[in-house]
Amino acid sequence: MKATITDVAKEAGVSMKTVSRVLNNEPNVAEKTRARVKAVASKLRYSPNLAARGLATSKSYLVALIYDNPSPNYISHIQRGAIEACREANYHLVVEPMSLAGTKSFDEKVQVVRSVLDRLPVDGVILTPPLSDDEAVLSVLNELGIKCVRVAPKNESSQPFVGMDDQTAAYQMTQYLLSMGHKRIAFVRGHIDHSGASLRQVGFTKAMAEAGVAVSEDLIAQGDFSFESGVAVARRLLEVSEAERPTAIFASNDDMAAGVISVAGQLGIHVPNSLSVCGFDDTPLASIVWPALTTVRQPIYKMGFQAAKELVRKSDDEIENGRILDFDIVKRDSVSALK
Amino acid sequence: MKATITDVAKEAGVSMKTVSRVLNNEPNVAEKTRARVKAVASKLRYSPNLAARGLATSKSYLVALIYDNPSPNYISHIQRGAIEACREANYHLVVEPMSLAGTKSFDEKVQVVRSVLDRLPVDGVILTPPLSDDEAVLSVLNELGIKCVRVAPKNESSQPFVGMDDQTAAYQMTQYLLSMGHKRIAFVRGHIDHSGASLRQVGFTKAMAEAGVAVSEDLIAQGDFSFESGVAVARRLLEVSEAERPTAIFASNDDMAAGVISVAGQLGIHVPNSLSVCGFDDTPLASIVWPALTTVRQPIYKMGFQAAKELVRKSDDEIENGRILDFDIVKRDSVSALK
DNA sequence: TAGTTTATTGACAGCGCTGTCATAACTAGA
DNA sequence: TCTAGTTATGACAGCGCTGTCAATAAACTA
Repeated sequence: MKATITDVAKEAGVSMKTVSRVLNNEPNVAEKTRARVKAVASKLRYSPNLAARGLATSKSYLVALIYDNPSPNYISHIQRGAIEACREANYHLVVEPMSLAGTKSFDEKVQVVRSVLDRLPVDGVILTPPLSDDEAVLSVLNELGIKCVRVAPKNESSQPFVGMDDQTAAYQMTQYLLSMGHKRIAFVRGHIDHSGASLRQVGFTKAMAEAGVAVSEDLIAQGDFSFESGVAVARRLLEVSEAERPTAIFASNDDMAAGVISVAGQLGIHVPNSLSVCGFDDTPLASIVWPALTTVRQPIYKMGFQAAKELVRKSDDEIENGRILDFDIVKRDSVSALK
Repeated sequence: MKATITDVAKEAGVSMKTVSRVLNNEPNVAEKTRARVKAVASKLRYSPNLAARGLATSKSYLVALIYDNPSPNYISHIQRGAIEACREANYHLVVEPMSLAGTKSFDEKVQVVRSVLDRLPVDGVILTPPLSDDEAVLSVLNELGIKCVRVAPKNESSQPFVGMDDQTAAYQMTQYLLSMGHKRIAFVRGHIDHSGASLRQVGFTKAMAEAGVAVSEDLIAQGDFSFESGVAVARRLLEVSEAERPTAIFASNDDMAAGVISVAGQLGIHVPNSLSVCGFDDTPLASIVWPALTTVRQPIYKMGFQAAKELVRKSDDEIENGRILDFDIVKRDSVSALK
């Protein structure tokens, strides 16, 4: 039915090995032969059998994306990026979420990773936060000798990763807020476990300090990245006299920012006229809320792409240990100059 | 390094074949032997090499999820469901989005499917809408002899599928609206290509007809499932005198419903006091907008699960050609009784 | 008890490919 | 022209597993 390498070899009048060489772009094949083999291969619509090749080379041409991240949007972008990179190298992506049914405990995570990787001999693994910093998982991977690239890890040492500069992004966003005349700026922290969450605060604090603006303790609020936590925090922040109220709120992700906007609406506080709000991530939500959210666009797709690219690279040269990608400050309608 | 079947065989004092039999739950192995082999296997942490097994059986233990659907939320649920089913059968899921870079033309789709499947001998394919109804893709799959289950197709004939009863869901939702005293109910249609979009309208129309409530032409609006189209449609529907205005709007998905709510807010029309709104899908958005959206919860996860289950099933018995899963009417805050 | 049937096991080939190494065909230098 | 040095090609084994089929052991018959 499907053409094998033998068919191609016969048809082209060469040995299987020569066909193999051509297919894998190996050197030491006469140009003439190479051309002929290629022609025959495409004529026969030949494509190699991955299983056979895998068995022979003990590679699988598979990359796994292992995640434990509840945000479909995030994962979906990482995924698309990773797949794009895989395709370029004729690899494929298999996805392996953990915690299909509720949060896995420490051991269960390791368990799942083990059982997946025991069975499926992938050539590389992409880890998204918060798994990127999971020492247990990392060490299993290491033990199994599987290459791994981490996405946006907190800890940037010791293993290849791709990420963005959360600190600088928050720094720049804060500067922007300051440039619009805001001084009473509240900051909503994200979930402590999440990579970047604290870096964002560092960036915020740094910009404020450099501008010589004191940050009062009660303008720093703790959220957990959920919409609900944004709502809760906003209640506390906004249900005070107008004089005490912040003129701007920098939420460290879009969901919380949306929560803030929602509360402002309910309290009759006009955004952006009486309150500027900005978020972080540029999720689809950011353009759907009203007013549209000023936020930081993370290079999520690109992170996925680079992570996979790193894994499917043939040569082992130019191993980059870490790669920081660019972000964008997306200015929309939720921030205005202080009057 | 990694244990092979030979290691297990030696250690257990049996032949490779017997080990193989045990591992695959084949009959005709003495219970004693079976137990011993199992013990040894787990002691050695043995797990079969998929490539080798695949080569021998010409199966890949891989299922592909091919999609062309822009909604991360939808895909992510399908995906999780599918993976869950795959795991139970020791299969894995590879994801293959089309149109990585913009919309693919007719031929390009076929092209991508071909090139992916030529290379990767998956055992089955899951197609999500709108691919579920793509005749070209379907016929390629057929030609390649690859099993395929379609998710929520428009055309329920001729191929296995999983789906839900969009018509009845819309019917019930409309009945609910009617039961709350609404009569001037507007309906916002979805994108014509989408499966279910027209069925939802049929359900709506049927319920209205049965209740003996006339549906005026200008209360049927055409959207395309996007938030923006919801906004546009809502403008037209709501910027009229209060007497003409609908008292309820049934948008055929949540994004459009959110658009409607957003416009209502801007026009100072209180939801749900002056206007009831309901959606369809129960996306995360539905619980984030204010007021939270009354909507239909699609069994997306389950559809993914069933689709994959169908594909990884061992026995070829009980082939179900189609499977309709249950939905839920989720009553939240955006609908209230007409005063 | 011998003769059958049936349950249990193993030997061996081969899935489609690539790595190794030997061979053949060149090329260039003396 | 001949030899050494390259380059191009092929023979063959084997990756780890399962299918086939033959061999053996066990469990029945009569």
